[in-house]
Amino acid sequence: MTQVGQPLAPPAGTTEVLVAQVVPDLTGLDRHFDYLVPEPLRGRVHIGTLVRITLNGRRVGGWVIALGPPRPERDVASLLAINKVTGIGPAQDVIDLASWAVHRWAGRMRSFLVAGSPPGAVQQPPAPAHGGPVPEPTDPLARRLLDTTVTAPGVEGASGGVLRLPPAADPLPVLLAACRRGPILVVVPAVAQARLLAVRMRRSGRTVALLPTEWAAAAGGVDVVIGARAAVWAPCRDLAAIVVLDEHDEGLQEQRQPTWHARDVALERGRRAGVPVMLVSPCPTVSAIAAFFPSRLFRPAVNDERAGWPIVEIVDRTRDEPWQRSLATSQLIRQLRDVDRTVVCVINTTGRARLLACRRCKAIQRCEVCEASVFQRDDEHFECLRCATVRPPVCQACGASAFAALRVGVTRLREELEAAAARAVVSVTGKDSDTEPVPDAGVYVGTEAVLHRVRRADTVAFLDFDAELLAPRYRATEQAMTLLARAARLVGGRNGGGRILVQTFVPKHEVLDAVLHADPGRLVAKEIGRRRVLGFPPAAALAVVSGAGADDYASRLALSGVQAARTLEGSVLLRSPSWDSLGAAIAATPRPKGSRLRIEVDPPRM
DNA sequence: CGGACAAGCTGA
DNA sequence: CAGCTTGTCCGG
Repeated sequence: MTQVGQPLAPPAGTTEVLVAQVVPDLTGLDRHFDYLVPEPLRGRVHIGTLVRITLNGRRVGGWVIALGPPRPERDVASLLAINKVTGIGPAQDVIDLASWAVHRWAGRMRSFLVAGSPPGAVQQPPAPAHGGPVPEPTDPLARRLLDTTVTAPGVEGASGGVLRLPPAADPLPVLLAACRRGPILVVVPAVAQARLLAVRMRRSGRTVALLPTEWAAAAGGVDVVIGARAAVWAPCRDLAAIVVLDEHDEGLQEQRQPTWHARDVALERGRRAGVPVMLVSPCPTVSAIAAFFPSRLFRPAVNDERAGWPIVEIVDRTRDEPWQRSLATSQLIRQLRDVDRTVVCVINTTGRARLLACRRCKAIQRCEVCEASVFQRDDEHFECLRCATVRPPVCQACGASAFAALRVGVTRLREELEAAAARAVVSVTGKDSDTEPVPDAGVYVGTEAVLHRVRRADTVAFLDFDAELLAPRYRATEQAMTLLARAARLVGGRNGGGRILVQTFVPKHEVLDAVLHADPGRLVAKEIGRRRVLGFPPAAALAVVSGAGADDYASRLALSGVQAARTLEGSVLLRSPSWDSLGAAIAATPRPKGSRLRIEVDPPRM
């Protein structure tokens, strides 16, 4: 993508030729093209307008990203005209933001423009609709927030900050306090959450546009524009503040390429618009804290924060007879047998088992082809996850057919827990379609998906939390904290009897220390230091280049000061001091002709 | 993206 | 060498 809107001067009189730069709505085509704006369409073609054009003989949609007289070298006679105007699209500020994101995530303009466009054609935004004045907040934290940041005069107040709101606390007072500044944009990790908050904000007298469906109302002007991550690209007339709720949640990051993060887009949008950005989370990420360094962290009084976290019980597995002990510990069984409690058990291993030994000869079961350890599926067959070979469950060393599961999965655990609990246990894994409701039960067992699919619980138990705590990912501790926050939402605060049970071999781990004290800040200081030492974000910028020619491309990037290191998977890890320098280097290094090169900036899982 | 056209593979 | 598949290029 070449530079947007380059030397096009401001539009002149109607007699002048008017040329529009149009980005076609085609995935895989990362360019823009010039088209004439025909006389009859002049009043309706603006920056951001969605139009139909003819490209290479095909009629396609596209966005106008710049308008003006033709550049001197442009042969106007060869230009085609815009065929028709489809409707209004993103405003100039969102288009500029999209250009920034192209750099930041090495993405294509189209994907960001799609995110900023209405789901259907919109001809004209409706008239602005606003509710009456917002009452003074009564909630003590919201009051303080308003005093310290939201309505404080001058640049200081306009800069926003990080708000640590415990899991059981209601974010509504914070949103209403922010509304006192003017129209706000609210981004949450999931649509369902947005829908719920939209209803509650309406009940509180605010006018609300729920994205993506109510894009037009947002463009027209309302008190609150709210939606899931893509809403960060939504129009918001007279934007006065941006609030990102559950800033730690992975739902804020786009899974597909480019993997943009709504938190980072919100920060940039707020900076450009000169409005405060408030990042709200029970456990703000290191990235959030670093964005407001040295300190714009707001938190409730210590007792209020404590009350917003459940009781956490650590089950120290090092004290048990080591290793062969079942995951059904006595503390867990006590919870399971308490019929008054709904218990959710979390284990991140699907199938029956991940590691098996023959009961007779003790041989670890391995793949007959590649020798990797085998996985036992729900149908009891052994499957190699490396080379996909499947064989019946018979020991390859002695022919026996009874096995000890050294690392159990959800399916097998369900049977085991049912026996221990003496009541029905329902298993829930990600595979079960989201539409299919989870049957009512007193005990659930599942992968972390179970935390999203069960509505309420009294106890959440993490049976093998070390798999999260010690995962080989640089964000592992944050992600572990995220799971605890999610569990805390399900069980509620300590005063309501909410309880989290954590089974671990590292009971003194800083994540557990932080959650025991209901003080996530204990984790952040250490984590920032560690990221700095190891060169991980936010102390550095990372990207992964994969596909044919990745090595070549990376070595050319190295010329512009980007460090490159080959990974085990045959891709290349790029490291640069900042996202800006990384983006600049990638932009300055054109990818070879028709290369299938994949560049993942800040990949979500690594 | 998807059409156009070119270069490779097959088969009677 | 027609008839088909597969690959590369290109768009204002």
